[in-house]
Amino acid sequence: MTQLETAPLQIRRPEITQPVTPRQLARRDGAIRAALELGTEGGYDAVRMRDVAARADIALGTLYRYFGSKDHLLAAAMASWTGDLRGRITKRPPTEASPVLQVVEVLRRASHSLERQPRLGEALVKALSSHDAGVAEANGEVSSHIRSMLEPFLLDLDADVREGLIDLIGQVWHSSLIGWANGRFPIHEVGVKMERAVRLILEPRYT
Amino acid sequence: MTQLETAPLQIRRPEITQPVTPRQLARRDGAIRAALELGTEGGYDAVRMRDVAARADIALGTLYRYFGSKDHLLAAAMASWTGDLRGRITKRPPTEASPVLQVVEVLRRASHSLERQPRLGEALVKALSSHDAGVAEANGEVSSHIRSMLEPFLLDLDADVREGLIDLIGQVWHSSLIGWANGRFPIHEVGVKMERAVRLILEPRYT
DNA sequence: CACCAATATAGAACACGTTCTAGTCTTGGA
DNA sequence: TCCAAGACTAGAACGTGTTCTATATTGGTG
Repeated sequence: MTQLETAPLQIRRPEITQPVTPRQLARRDGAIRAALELGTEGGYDAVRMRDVAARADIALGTLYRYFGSKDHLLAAAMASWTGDLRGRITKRPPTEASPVLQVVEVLRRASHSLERQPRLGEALVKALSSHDAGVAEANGEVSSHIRSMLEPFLLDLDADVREGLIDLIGQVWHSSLIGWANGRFPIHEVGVKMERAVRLILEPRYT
Repeated sequence: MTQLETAPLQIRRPEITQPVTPRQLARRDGAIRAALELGTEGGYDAVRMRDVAARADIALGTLYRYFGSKDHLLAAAMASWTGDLRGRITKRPPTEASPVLQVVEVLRRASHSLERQPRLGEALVKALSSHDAGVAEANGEVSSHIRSMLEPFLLDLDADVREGLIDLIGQVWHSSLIGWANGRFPIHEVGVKMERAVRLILEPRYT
């Protein structure tokens, strides 16, 4: 049995529509806003798709037209969150002296931000570890935000090494967040773990 | 409103029963075996609790008596898997010369093992990142297995540093597996990523 | 304007994890 | 040997993510 003649060569993504008109943008944004509100109030479980749709005043089907899954919706929210964070870091950069401490400060501020809205943080992080095309895309965005937050402080390292180290730090951060979101340890420990990890990773390079 | 007088001081875990009699052990093992079979065949989604119960010839309620959730069941299977792996590593230790390469070899063999049963690996890894008391317990087991696989090769490092480094490597491994399980990159890249990470982490300590 | 294709809506329907119910079977101790 | 406590069973029931259906609305094009 060979390929059907009519099968298109491109990957099928039949569903997700890209918002174009102002009303479409408003619908999409409304959905994200509703998800953020519900997540802030009650975490992952409280973000019920039916409720998101109701609060955003759109139909459930419409919600699924813009976001292929609940996790896609939350991941989109997460990407927007890291975008904001990056903006804040750029606008008011770390004040510490050494690269190691600057990186630590960035990560501390990130953790601190999550700490202020723990229910939301839990919801967003949970969504990030999910098998879903939309989530993968958002994950890429998040990685790129992390990269651009840390890169400026490690410019004196060889480019390849820097790339690898930042990747590494991103992975450790990801794993720590998952540990926290799944109740393995308190948010406070994320900061501690990250500082310890960054020191282990970076200090040998700066002696 | 204060604590109820009748509230016991201990944490309540009303459900999970510990298997004692041989028949109970057989039921529990049968459930794990069924989960492994279904997972091997069709991955996470194919492990349906109804099907596990049917294949293990127990009632759905009984399944839930031993495992609080689907993820708990799969995490228990994962712990047993890392236990086996540890046994194999102990029995036939790495042949490489330097600590760095020995650690890399251990991780390569782990990835390789997952690679031979990708559907199962996906199921197990997915379960590990789940918010569930039973899963947390299994996670601890997995961490301890990793620790005891790597520790012997890093004995000449300061104990605290060694502890931190192993923790770090475990986190990176976890994050890489999640990336793979969620389709972010192919299994082959897990090995590559881990080798790169281990070199970045350990080589500065061995120069 | 008139029309068509895409999009939106309300709501039913479905799948699967999880919980509940009512009755039966095991087990360990008096 | 018998009984009470608790484990087991079959199956119904429930909640929520996701999909489907039938109808209405929208927005660009002749």
